[in-house]
Amino acid sequence: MATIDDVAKKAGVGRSTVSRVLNNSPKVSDKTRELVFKAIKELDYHPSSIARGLAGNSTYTIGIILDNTMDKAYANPFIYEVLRGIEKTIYENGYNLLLVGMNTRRGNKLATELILQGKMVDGLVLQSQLIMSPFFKIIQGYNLPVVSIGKLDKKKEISWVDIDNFEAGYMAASYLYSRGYNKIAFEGIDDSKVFAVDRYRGYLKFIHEIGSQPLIADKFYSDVDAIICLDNMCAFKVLQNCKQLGKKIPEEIGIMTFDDYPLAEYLEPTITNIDVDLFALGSEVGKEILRKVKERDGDVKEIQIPVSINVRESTK
Amino acid sequence: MATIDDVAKKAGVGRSTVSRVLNNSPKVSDKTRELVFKAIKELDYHPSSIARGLAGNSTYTIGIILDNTMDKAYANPFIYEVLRGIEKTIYENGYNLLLVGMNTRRGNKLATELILQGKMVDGLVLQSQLIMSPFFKIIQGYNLPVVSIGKLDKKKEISWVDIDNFEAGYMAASYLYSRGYNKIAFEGIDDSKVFAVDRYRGYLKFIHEIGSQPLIADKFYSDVDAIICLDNMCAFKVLQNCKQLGKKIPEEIGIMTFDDYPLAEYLEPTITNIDVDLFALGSEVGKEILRKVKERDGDVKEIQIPVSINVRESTK
DNA sequence: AATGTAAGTGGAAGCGCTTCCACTATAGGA
DNA sequence: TCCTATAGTGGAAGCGCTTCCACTTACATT
Repeated sequence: MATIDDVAKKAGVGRSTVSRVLNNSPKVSDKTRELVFKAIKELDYHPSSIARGLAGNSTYTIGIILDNTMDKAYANPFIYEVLRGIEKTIYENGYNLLLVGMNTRRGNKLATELILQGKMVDGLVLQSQLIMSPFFKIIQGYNLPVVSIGKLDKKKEISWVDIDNFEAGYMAASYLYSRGYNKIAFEGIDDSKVFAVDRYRGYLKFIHEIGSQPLIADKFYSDVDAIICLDNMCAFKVLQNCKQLGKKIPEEIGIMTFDDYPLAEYLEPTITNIDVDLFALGSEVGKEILRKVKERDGDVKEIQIPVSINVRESTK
Repeated sequence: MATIDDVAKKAGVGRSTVSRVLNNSPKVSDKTRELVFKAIKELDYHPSSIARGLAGNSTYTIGIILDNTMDKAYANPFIYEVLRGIEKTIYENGYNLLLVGMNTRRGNKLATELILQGKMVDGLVLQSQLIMSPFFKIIQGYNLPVVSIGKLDKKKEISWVDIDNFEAGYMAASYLYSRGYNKIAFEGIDDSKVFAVDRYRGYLKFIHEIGSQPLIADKFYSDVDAIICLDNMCAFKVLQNCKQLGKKIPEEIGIMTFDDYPLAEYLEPTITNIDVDLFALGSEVGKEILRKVKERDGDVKEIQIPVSINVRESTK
């Protein structure tokens, strides 16, 4: 295993010069730089992140804390799609990802230790709900760059990235209206979740803009001609109800949901939905944490990922 | 941030004694040990993994390479459920998880570098399909402990952990038979996937044991009274076909599938299935890689996770 | 009393880097 | 011509640990 000294010797330069080349310092002449690169290639040298971490102040590692204790992965696959997006950005920038789970007692302890150790990770990504949890207070003391997956309603001096759920709700309502539906209900309201509240608020805004009142569908869907479902499971139930009631989709009733989950594609009819790009969400999270790590600047960004519409069979 | 020297000073002992305490060396008297522990607690000292990695030979970090380039997380959430199991075991044993994705070109490079750097990870977990990939050859040179998620059909001198898919197939057939079905077909045969082949082989074994011949259902399901579906998407289609054909479930036709995916629970009727415990699979992967890392022994284990049955409405 | 042994301990080297500091050229200005 | 910046470079210290080696005890053996 070649070390930096081997490279230095082979290139006929000093150890610090090699280091400078590795770190893209401008204070190296082109001639020397080439010499060093040649030696690196010949020796197939790879710098040790461990040593770099000890010596300098960067481990090129981002920690990520997942709140996946409770849910089975397929009950809540969304966070993993976000993870994929994060990975991509992180890897492309030459960083590593250290996964810190909360699914054990030790999770908490470990997460804390990572920060206490200071040098283990350069930055931390975590889900918004964890920011409310008690252990997060410990983190705050160590002014480590942090980015939240998911909107923070209270100002917390932390950057966050989320789907633009307000826009999603608005877009769903406005699309249905544009297709000729005008008694549009919203199903599955849930005050406890920020994304749910935002989707509903987006819906509300549009409904008010056209001078209407929000609706909640009754048992027989008799007073509505379209239903926006909070999520896929909700859509699934609404769909089954419609079938039992003998309602024709999309003629008598239009249905929309959010997230282009496989269900939406396999059901009969397939469901029109507002597609939320979780992979893009993850990418932005990655970009933001790297920006904070590299620039070491403190300004807090609130990033919303635009949504798009996926027209299928459940709407006119 | 307290260091080992601070602890040594506070406890009034040498630095190496503190190190011995940290590493559970028996060569420390109880008195001294207590003194050191007290100092550690008072200083809220946490050893730096980075420094330990550089000095010793362990980083207490396991690398995991996910082959998640292509599939959206919800198209294939299974691997993430395995991941949850791995996390749990790894964290409980005081190790960290370094995630290495393949979802970029750099993925390959990085994964290789991790190994080349040698000290970055103590062991490596990867999906069976990656073992066949060209980049795996590079890994082999560095005799790092490796465990495969998923069965390896060819002997590769690598431990693997997988669901007992053969048993799963056998169990499905035998359960249907025990409920009075005797014209049992297998739907969704796929030669290209080890798990699919094993499920089918398990089915075959039972069918032969009762002196029958394997069946493949025709378009109208006229010659069968039960169908074992390779996976949930397959089951979903079979279910829809049955409805169109007006077949009564479970009276006229019994349906079974594998994996207790949410679909199985939400469909009408709900689907009886062989539950494969992917979380347990992950736990075993974690245990096995830690065993190899700690014991540094080379014996190859082949671990099969037992399956269980989940009776729902689609069978008599 | 002299020797041997084992348990316990501290000192120091070294893991592979980064970075500060001191140094040497080289070129430009007086 | 001499002096002074400045770009470029090498040496050495140090990051926080582990581990080897040398050393001191205390006690059992002759």
